[in-house]
Amino acid sequence: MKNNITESSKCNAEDCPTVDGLRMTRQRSEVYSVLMSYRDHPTAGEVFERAKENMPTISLATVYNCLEALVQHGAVRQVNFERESSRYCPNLTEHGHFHDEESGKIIDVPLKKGAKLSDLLDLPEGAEIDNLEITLRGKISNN
Amino acid sequence: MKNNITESSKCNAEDCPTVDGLRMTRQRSEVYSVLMSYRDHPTAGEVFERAKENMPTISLATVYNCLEALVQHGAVRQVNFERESSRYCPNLTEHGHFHDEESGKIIDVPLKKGAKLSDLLDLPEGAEIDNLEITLRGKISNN
DNA sequence: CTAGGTGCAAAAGGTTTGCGGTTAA
DNA sequence: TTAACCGCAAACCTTTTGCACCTAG
Repeated sequence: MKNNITESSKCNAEDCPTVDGLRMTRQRSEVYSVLMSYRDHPTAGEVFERAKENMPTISLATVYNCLEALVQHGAVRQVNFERESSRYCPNLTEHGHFHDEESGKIIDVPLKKGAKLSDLLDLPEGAEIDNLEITLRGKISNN
Repeated sequence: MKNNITESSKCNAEDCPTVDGLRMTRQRSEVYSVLMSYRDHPTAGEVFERAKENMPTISLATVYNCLEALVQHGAVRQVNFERESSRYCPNLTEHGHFHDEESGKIIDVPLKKGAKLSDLLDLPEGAEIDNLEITLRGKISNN
């Protein structure tokens, strides 16, 4: 997965990046900007609510479409927790997610530098990994 | 997560285990038996289809309810792949899942003995993990 | 100019729920 | 005996789709 965002912005929306190969529209910029400014892990519905503040006419279907386009082009990530709604994450580095059962918060969990997945798992012979999702659920004991 | 299945069966269905604290019914036995005999990773709908062969009157809602009860009592696991339907897995050992994009098959990926999650991830301070889900998607290059 | 995106509303698909009748312990 | 479960159908919720209009490049 590669970050396709460049700074060669020609887009008229403020703070609007160009994503290679993705036609940028006002709605896509708004959705992307929502994700970048809050930097938590909102659901599509939450992105919709936030986007409406700046762009009252945007529709939920468009938010879904924009999110999908951004995910396909590697600008953001989609994160799935069990059966909950998908959440979207602007952190493009390799990481997992810890879901705190008490606060409900989702915390990015970085992969240790130099650590290899094959040290933890007995991967099948010849496996080529396109996508890795590590999700943890639990509590934080702050004693 | 602990395996609550005992062999002290009092249930009238053949090959019917007792799960501590879970009232065993014909439907729950059938659902459990479907999972144990195929040992792949069926969706609720697939479990329903298979269960109907032995028990034509069972309903899909009951299959969902039985699966939920079995999951809650630690008799089987629920596995979520991206936005697909949940799948159910009778393998109770700690493991991840590899989703082969070519065959569509789901392969259990054992955790290496002695390997620790904290060797791979920078876990948050004081994190107590109740649930870990590792899902991989990719291809198997058989050269 | 036009391929592709948008907004809307409706459909789809998986899962859950409410209710009257049934059953395991 | 009775709390809990079953079957059914309807509800629910997230996500996708079809279509007429619009817009970025």
